[in-house]
Amino acid sequence: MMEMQLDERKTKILQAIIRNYLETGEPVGSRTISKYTDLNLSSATIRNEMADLEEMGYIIQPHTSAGRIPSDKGYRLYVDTMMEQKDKELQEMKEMMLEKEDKMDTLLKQVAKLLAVNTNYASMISAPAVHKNKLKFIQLSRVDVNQMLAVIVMEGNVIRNNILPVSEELSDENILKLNILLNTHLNGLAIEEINLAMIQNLKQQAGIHSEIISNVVDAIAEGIKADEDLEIYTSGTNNIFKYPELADQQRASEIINTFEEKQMLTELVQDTLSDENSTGIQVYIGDETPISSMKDCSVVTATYELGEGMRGTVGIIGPKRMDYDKVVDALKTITHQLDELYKKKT
Amino acid sequence: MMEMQLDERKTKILQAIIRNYLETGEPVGSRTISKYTDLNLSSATIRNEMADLEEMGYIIQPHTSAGRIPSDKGYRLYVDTMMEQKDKELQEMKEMMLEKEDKMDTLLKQVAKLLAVNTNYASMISAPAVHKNKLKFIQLSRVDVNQMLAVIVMEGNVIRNNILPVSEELSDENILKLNILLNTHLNGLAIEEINLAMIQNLKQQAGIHSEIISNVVDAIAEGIKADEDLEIYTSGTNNIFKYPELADQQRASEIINTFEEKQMLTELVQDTLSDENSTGIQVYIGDETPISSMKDCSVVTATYELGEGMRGTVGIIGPKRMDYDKVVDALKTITHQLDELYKKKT
DNA sequence: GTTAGCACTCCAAAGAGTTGAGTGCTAACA
DNA sequence: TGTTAGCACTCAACTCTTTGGAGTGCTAAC
Repeated sequence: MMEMQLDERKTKILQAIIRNYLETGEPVGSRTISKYTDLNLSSATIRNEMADLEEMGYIIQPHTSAGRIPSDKGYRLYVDTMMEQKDKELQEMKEMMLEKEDKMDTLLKQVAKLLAVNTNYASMISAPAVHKNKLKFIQLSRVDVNQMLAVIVMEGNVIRNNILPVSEELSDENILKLNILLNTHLNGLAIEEINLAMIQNLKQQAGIHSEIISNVVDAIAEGIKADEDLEIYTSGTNNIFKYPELADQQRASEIINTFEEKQMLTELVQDTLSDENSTGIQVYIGDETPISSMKDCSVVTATYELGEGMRGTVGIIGPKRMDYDKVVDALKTITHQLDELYKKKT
Repeated sequence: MMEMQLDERKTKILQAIIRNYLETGEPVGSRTISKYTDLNLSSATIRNEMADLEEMGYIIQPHTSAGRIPSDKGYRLYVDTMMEQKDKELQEMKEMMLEKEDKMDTLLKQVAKLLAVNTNYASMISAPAVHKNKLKFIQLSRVDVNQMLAVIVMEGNVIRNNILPVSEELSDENILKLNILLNTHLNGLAIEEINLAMIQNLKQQAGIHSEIISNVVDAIAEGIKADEDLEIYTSGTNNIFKYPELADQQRASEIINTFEEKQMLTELVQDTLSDENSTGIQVYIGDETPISSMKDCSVVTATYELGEGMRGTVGIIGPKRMDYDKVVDALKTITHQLDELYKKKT
């Protein structure tokens, strides 16, 4: 059998098939392509080419007498080689984002929603992981006879509050001392830099109040952990109903569950963050995604950065026939904006 | 026409119909009831009674030759009069709840999930409204050259953080003074009690630093508002797919959207809180619910209390044929537990 | 008051026929 | 040699009809 090449004409036809399928969601027939493109080829010729493309694995025939739909491999080629930048109406995102810059969680919710509304797909965004983030400020105060409040502020103004029970009596003066002790020793340190020796040292200096120190350190550790766990915001879940190939009960239920549980989305976040891609944009098509419930979807993720060490993931989930151009564009805009936002803030 | 009475036999039959429909989800025929109950009546007799029940409006025939399903009025009767307490496996809730009592939001998420898992319906819970809640403690601290952190603690240890920009230089001493000023004047006050005169007074005393006072007051107000807005947690959304009568695309999409947006759920919360019912449990059947997207569902809500003035709403959303006994039971257990939790905490 | 029997209704599932979009193949053409 | 027209074939989707069964209302008998 002769070795087949993906020449320019084949490429054009494949491109046309994918474009058309993205629009309609229906399998694409040869006649359609014959008219749709400016190649001036008859449907018969197209059929021959399509047969080749199918043999090469770029397109699939759902059943004998249906048109063709792109295979994962076809999408992949499209994504890798054919995407072009377009100027979109995504400018509006900029404006909206600048409005809401106060609270981190509100901001992230906003972003998720923005993406969902603009793209008509489902979206998710993870809060920036504070792993490598540095402690900026710690404050203990008494709020009640037997309760202390520990406020922990990190670089980027990520704030954690913890109520600690106290057994001993603590004078105002002692609280002040503890505050000074904690701040002088811990400020400026990354979470990972706080080791056991350091904690022991602190406890020793705190003397009788060493129990408090333990509690504070625990609070720091726990505050971080809670963050890692589940801080993922989603939006536009119900957009999946707009795409019949995802809207059947079985699939929809699984996807929605994944979105609600959020737990599984962390895998996606991990995967994205671990990959040191040049653009920071990842495209998972079908089975490529680390989340099994999304094997009929495509997932596009991007990494955003909020100052050093504060990286999060933002992603869009839709049908395989998603408008990759638009999605990538949207993600680029968003990550860029988040970046800007941080710069402006400091 | 003779006036009809809902005698004991009719009641039993109606009950049997509802019970059966709850189990199967299919319209119930006379023959089924004839065997299902211990009344020893033939299907013909049941038919006669069913005709009566239909005339009275308790049951409905979806079409001529189908069995009967309960009408909203029928459900209503069932809910109002026939519910019995059962000892369920809901004890496990107690244990789980006691595990997680640290952070409010984690707790609420837990509760929502617990309810969803136990009942197989969708659940929601609103964070306790802090309306009438009292300020317990305010703390200003400098975290950066031009940024202050305001921590606001309320009764029940609800905590709000706000980063405030500052233009002026502030010495540590002055910060201390401001803290004392704020705490002496505002602590113990309910949010509503803070009026303009008071604010003016504070500003005057703060002298040159009155701008900070404004910011803090704004922060208090805003912290509350953010709370009112959207602090609703949901779980088990995808349980609705378990009930065919809700699982079609149109309906499911609407319901899921409502759950995701959460905005509309606040209406439900409002409605529940406003009603001063003896038990605190409300049942909305079909159209009775204030949320239009749930007109094919039943919604059961309960009010829980976390100390004085801290009231929230917890609810379960499912098909009309929901197991009301179980749901009411679950809600009672939960609200009771939340109550206990608060007592233990203080 | 209760029940058996019967004619009637209507949905749902299964089957039969039709349509139309699409294909592969072959033969003719430039 | 690449392109095209033509034709027979396939198959999902739709419509129409049939059939079976579950359920009803009514009547007459117990």
